[in-house]
Formats: sequence, structure tokens, C-alpha cells
Amino acid sequence: MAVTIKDVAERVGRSITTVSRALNDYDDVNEKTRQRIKQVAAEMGYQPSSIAQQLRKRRTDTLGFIMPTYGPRFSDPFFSEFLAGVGNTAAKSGFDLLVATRPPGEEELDAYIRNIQSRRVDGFIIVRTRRNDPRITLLQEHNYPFAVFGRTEKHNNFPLVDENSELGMQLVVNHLVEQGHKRIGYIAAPEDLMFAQYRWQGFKTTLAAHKLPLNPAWVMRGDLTQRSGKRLTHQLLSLPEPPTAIVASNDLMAIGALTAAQELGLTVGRDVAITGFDDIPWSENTHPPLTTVRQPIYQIGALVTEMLISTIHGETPAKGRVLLQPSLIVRASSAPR
Amino acid sequence: MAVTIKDVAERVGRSITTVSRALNDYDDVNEKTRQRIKQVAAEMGYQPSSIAQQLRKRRTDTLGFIMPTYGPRFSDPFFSEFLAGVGNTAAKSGFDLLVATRPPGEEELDAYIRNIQSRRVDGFIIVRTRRNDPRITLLQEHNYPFAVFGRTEKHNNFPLVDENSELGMQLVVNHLVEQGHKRIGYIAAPEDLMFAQYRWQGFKTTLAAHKLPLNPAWVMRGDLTQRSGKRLTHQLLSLPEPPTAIVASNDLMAIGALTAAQELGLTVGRDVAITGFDDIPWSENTHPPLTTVRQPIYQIGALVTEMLISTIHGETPAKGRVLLQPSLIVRASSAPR
DNA sequence: TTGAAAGCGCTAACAA
DNA sequence: TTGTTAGCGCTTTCAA
Repeated sequence: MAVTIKDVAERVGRSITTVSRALNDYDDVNEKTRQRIKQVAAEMGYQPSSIAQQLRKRRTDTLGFIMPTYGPRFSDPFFSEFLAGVGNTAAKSGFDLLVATRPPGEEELDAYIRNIQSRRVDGFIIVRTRRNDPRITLLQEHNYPFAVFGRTEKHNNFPLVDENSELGMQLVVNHLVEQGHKRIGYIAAPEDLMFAQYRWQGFKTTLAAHKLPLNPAWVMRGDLTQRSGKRLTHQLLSLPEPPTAIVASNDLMAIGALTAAQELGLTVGRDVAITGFDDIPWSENTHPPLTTVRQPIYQIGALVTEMLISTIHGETPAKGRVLLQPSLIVRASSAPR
Repeated sequence: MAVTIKDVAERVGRSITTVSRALNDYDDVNEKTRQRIKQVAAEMGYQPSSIAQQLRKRRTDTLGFIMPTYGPRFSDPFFSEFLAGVGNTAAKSGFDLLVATRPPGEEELDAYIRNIQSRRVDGFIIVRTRRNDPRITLLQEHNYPFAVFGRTEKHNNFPLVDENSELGMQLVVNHLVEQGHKRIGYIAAPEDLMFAQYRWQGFKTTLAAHKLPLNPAWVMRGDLTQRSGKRLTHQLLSLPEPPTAIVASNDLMAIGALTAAQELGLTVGRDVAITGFDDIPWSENTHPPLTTVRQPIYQIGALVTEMLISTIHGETPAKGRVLLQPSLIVRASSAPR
């Protein structure tokens, strides 16, 4: 059995109370006593039971992160990088990270409710916001701490980090127009995702600013996977008057689009331009390398986590609402015509 | 404040004990009483404090998964898929999942020690075994439950799942030989990783079986990243007598190799064959699509988790040691010459 | 500077 | 069938 504070107390010949105070650096402990206690505790390999501490202190020093996933074979690279940002930052502040995966929907919300009611974690990290995000509604109703990557359609009166996707799309479209493209197609993201809105807005607005046509036949909606990017691109490029450039709203779909274009015998960059969004690590290793918009996922994860921890500590986060400016990464998939 | 068992007890006019027993379906509770208690508990939104339960029951129903990661921008797709397998399986058995990321080394081992001593989790999932894995040594010394994906150099007297990499490499080499290749290069994985050993063994042995030469100049060692695959392939293909086929010991390095070959103006599949290992999701979307060996990562994650949970429950896992048979996925990167 | 005692919320042995 | 009691391991009053 593991060594408890009682074992240490008996060994030192002091009370449990004194041991606790010594170890927690209270200043009403005799310096010699403290040193001896610390030494013995170390020798015995004493480590306080985190469970007992949690019960007593009424906090868990644990963050909850429930990843919204669809199929089992889920491998959106977004998550591993974001997770690293969250995990490392949490660890730095002495927080643990409780992770779960749930498909968006009832089960997902149940998981939140159970974790709230059983006080399993001190707060939640939310990602991939939806237009009317039930997770946020729930958390606000319960007055439970959380911090978010992404905005929602409503108030947004909570700690959040988001990236300025409208600007990102503006950069993409400007770039394509400079390359001489006039017929630009779009592969949108699922409508309920908030970032789909912003990216689409940015696309539409910038197109209009250039007085370019927005042919409804050139607009498709995918599900963020390569598979759908590939399928939709096949459709786009088989139109009687196909677009000369295809803007995908994430990298995964853009990668699928590359495949589709090549299957049709086209040379991407020369015959058709394709762009992505996110700058996932392998977008620089696609063939040709992918023009895309950079989002610093790791840093965003870190930032959101800092905000959550501030909130848990009862502080108003130093930066309550951060909007990051993305940058365009031009690669060969949108080479000059 | 959250509702406790005491609140429910007072509301029903029964003792705390009775409420506890009713809710946990003990059979020594009057059926009417039980029904009433359950109903009231539901109405009040009562959920037992998991912390208090953990303290009392002396188990946490939580699994620990410390991911060995190098740089911060870590995005090995292996992990997200494995994590999904672990997470979903754990959830199915009522276990939570505590996740952390640590670079292999002291800090990593410290994290294990602290989690063991503070009894934060009931057991650990270990991945990416090293030849003499200090994590396993530690866990065995402390007699702490764990289950492993991968073998080690020594006894392997613990619950493990691994895939038969030797066979996998044999399939790869046989395939390349059938395509007429005689000069086959190899990009190895970091030497301390156990799977590097098996894959290398499989490669070497099969080459010898075909009485083909193993030119030391054709063997390179990478760090699993695309970047290193690319760099080493540049070197391999710049040799006076370059190999006509390059076997990479994982997909990420193979993808880097594709890029390098193309930068040198070669057509992969025709001028040079390149193969990977893992079948990560986007190996089918590379250009050309990558010939590789399939590992069912998600299922492996699920299987390891089941083993760990059995071990925690004090059972000997039904299958204590599983060796999965991999299969070769032939794609265009190794088309006939 | 130290210790006794209470109590966080729950389960389980024991008694009634 | 129900309730009383002890106690999991810790922190924190309060009193000495």
C-alpha cells in the first residue's frame, strides 16, 4: 500500500497536522521540524493522495476536454496538435487533463452533464464551436468554467480565442485574383460549424469586392474529410464550365481535391489552382505543396488553456477575447497561371 | 453548490445509507423505497461525487496515458487514432482517461512516479516501446497495472499487443523483388524504438532470403518525421549507384521520400519505388498513393485498453499477448517497373 | 509552534 | 429492511 501522511507523521513523531503544514510550507512550523519532515517524506517516497486532496479542497485541478468526433477512424490532425498545446500548458500550471471523445449530440452533452454534476473536472475546453452551441448553453446554465476556441452566433460573452477566418479567406481570394483567376469554386464546411460561416463570409465578400461572379454551381459543401473533398472536386471539375480555382475550407478537403484533379489528368497549379485552410503539417508535403492559411493551433490550444485556468482561479482572464490574425502561405498548388 | 447524497436523503426522509444502497441496486432495499429514492435523485439531478467515491473505494476508474512526444508541434497521426481507440473503449467500461504529453526521459518517468504515488490512475497504457523500456521497469517495480502496445527486448511478461512487423517487412520486400527490384534501400527508425528492430530484422532477413546484396550505403536512419525522410532520400538518390526502391520504416518518412524523389525530377512508381509502413489515413492520398503495411491502430488501442481494464479488475486478460498479422497495401508508389 | 478535532461525500460492516 | 458508525487521506479551524 502507498505511504500516507499518517505514516510520515508516525515516523517523524509529529502530528499529521504538523506534517501537512510543513509540507505545504506554512510559516508557522519550526524550521528544523520542517526540514526533518521534508526529508523523511522524501525518503519514504510520500506523495499526497490527489483524491483526498481533491475531496478536501473541493477542486480537482483537472481540466476536461471532450473531443467532438464522428467516425471511429478519426485522425483530424487538428486534434493532436491542439491537444499538445492544451496538455503542455495544463501541466505547466499543475493541472491534469481528462480527455474523452464523443460524437456531437446527446451522448456528448450527457458526458458534460455527468462531469459537471459529479464535479470531476474544474472546467472545460471547448473546440469546434457550433452556431448555437448546446455545450456552451449548458455550461453557462450551470455556471461552470470553460474557455473556447471559436465563436458562436450569439453573445460570445465568455473567454475565447478565435482566428480571423474572414481575413484568412480574403487573403486567399486576393491571391487567386492576382493570379488571374476569375472562376473560383468553393468547398464549404458543415453548416452548423461556426468557422464554416466565417470562412464562407470571407470568401463571398471578397469575391464581391472584386466584382467577380459567384456561380451557385461552383459551391459545394463537404464534411471536412479528404474523401468529400475528392468527391466534390470531381463534380466541380466535370461541370460544363468548371472553375479554374478551388478554395477548400480546410486542408483535408483540399488534399482530397488535389487527388481528384490529378485523377482527371490535370496538373494542379497549372491547369487548376487549389487552396486549403489550416496549414496542417503535411500540407507542405502534398504534391504539389498546398497554398493555405496558417493557424497556430498549438499556440491557440495553449492560450485557451491559460484562459480557462485563469477563469477557474476566479480571475478575469488577462485577455478575455483574442482574435488572431492568420497569414497566407503560398505554395505550388496555386502557382501563377 | 452541487446536490449531495445527504440532500437526497433529507428530501426522501431516509438515511444516507439507504439512499446509497438504493441507488447502487443493493437488493436489501424495499422496492417502493428504491423507486422513490431513484425518482427523487433524478429530479434533483443528483450524481455521486466521483472524488468521494474514488476515495472511499480506493480506485479511480481512470486510466493514464502519457504520450511520448518530441517537439511541441507534434502531429503524428498515430496518436489521434490510437487515442480514439483507447478513449472509446475506456468509456464503454466506465473508465475515464487522463492524458499527458512528455518527451521521453526524466520528466516522463517523473510523471509516472507521481501518478503512481498519488494514486491518480488505476493503470497505464504504454505505447512506442523502447528496447529497455524504463517505464515498464518502473511499473513492474511498483507492481502497478499496465498494458502495452509493443514488445521490449527482455521478458515481455506483461499484457501486450504488437503487430508482426517482421512479417510486414517480409511482405514489402517480397513485393518489391517481384517487381524486379534488386537494389533496395532502407530508411530505419530511431534505434532505441523496439519496432525499429523488428522492421529492420524483417527487411534484412528477407533480403538475404532472396540473396540480394545489402549495401551499407543504402541504409539510413531517420527520426520518423517527413523532414528526415526527405533529407535521407535526397542522399540515397544522389549516390553514384542509387537504389531503385526505398523502403521507409514508417509512412511519414515515406511521404518525405516521395517529396524528395519528385524534387529530383523522378516519377515515383516508374523511376523509383517507395514504400511506407502503418497505412496512416492520408497514405492513400499522397501522390502517387503509397504502398504500405496496414496496422489497425484503432483496434490496437481498443484491445490494449481492454487488457488493461481486465488487469485492473484482477483478471488475467483473456488474451495476454496478441500478435497481429499485418497486410500489405499495394498502391501506385511501387507500380511495376 | 504544535495538536485535537471536524469534515469533504461517500460506502460498507455491523447492529437493530 | 433500515440506520448507526467508522473511515478513506487530507486540510483547516480552533485551542493550547
